[in-house]
Amino acid sequence: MASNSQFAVAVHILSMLAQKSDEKIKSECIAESVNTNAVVIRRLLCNLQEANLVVSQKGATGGTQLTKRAEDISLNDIYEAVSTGEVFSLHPSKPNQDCPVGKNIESVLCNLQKDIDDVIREKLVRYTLADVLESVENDVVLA
Amino acid sequence: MASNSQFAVAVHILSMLAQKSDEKIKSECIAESVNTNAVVIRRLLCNLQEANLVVSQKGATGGTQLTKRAEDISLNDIYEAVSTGEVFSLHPSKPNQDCPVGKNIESVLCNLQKDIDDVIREKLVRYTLADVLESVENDVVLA
DNA sequence: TGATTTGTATCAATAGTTGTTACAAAAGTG
DNA sequence: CACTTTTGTAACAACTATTGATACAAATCA
Repeated sequence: MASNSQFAVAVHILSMLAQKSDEKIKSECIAESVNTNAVVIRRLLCNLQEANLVVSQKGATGGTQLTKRAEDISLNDIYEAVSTGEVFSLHPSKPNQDCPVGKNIESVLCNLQKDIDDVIREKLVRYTLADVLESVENDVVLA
Repeated sequence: MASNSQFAVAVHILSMLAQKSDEKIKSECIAESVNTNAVVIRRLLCNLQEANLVVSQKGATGGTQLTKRAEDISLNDIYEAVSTGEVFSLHPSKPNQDCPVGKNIESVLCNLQKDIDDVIREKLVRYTLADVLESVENDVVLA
């Protein structure tokens, strides 16, 4: 299914912050690692800040840091901070309510959306940012 | 996350075929229920045909039918027939390989994509088209 | 005061989705 | 053999979302 890369980039950003958790990192520096424009990074950092995962500071010595330990940030926290919709969409037009299938299919599909979202979250809750960083540093599979 | 409605529409289509499994249904009739153009339906029917879930017949008495019983079609079969990507994407540009995080984050995220796809499939395998039709006919939650 | 960095608005480029028209190919009917 | 109907498919327009880029105000520190 079509999707955006915001979750992936957010994990990348936070992994960098976790790696140097005692420093403030600049958006420009993260942008170089992700290979994109610094504004793209700052936009995501705003979302992560709203979710209370990071704090940013303006000014000459500014930058961004985690608000908590990497062990205490789950991938579900990150998913919630940046996710913008469900895995699949319903059709833009309302189905024909005079058709027995059209009349009820929406609610059935809507519940299925929630079911799927739940299993994704259950999976993501099991991993922390610390797990990701460990996998990245040792170049091994997340487990 | 951004996504398309093809899976949802495919489930709608197949529910209609399952409901009248002894008849050939025309794309125009399905389009009226979904509330869209018949070509949109036919495009999806082509995918479903490639996946061997339905057969279509041209001509004056043409239309489309299921190839198997609704009990023998899982939602994962439908998902496979129409899905076009992962739940989240990686960033379009390759990360900076000189950065310790950038160098390995892709493979970690790629494995995570597969993990998530797996849990979705595990969920979808548990439901059949017959389950969906039953939920639709009784207007109850899929269980 | 000046330099630096975040936060945010705005716009362009691109890509994907959906809807629409058009028409060839297939299949049945008189 | 025409004629009608329906699928299959191409082509294109409209719309939306994503990403990248420029610009600049606000904040912060030296």
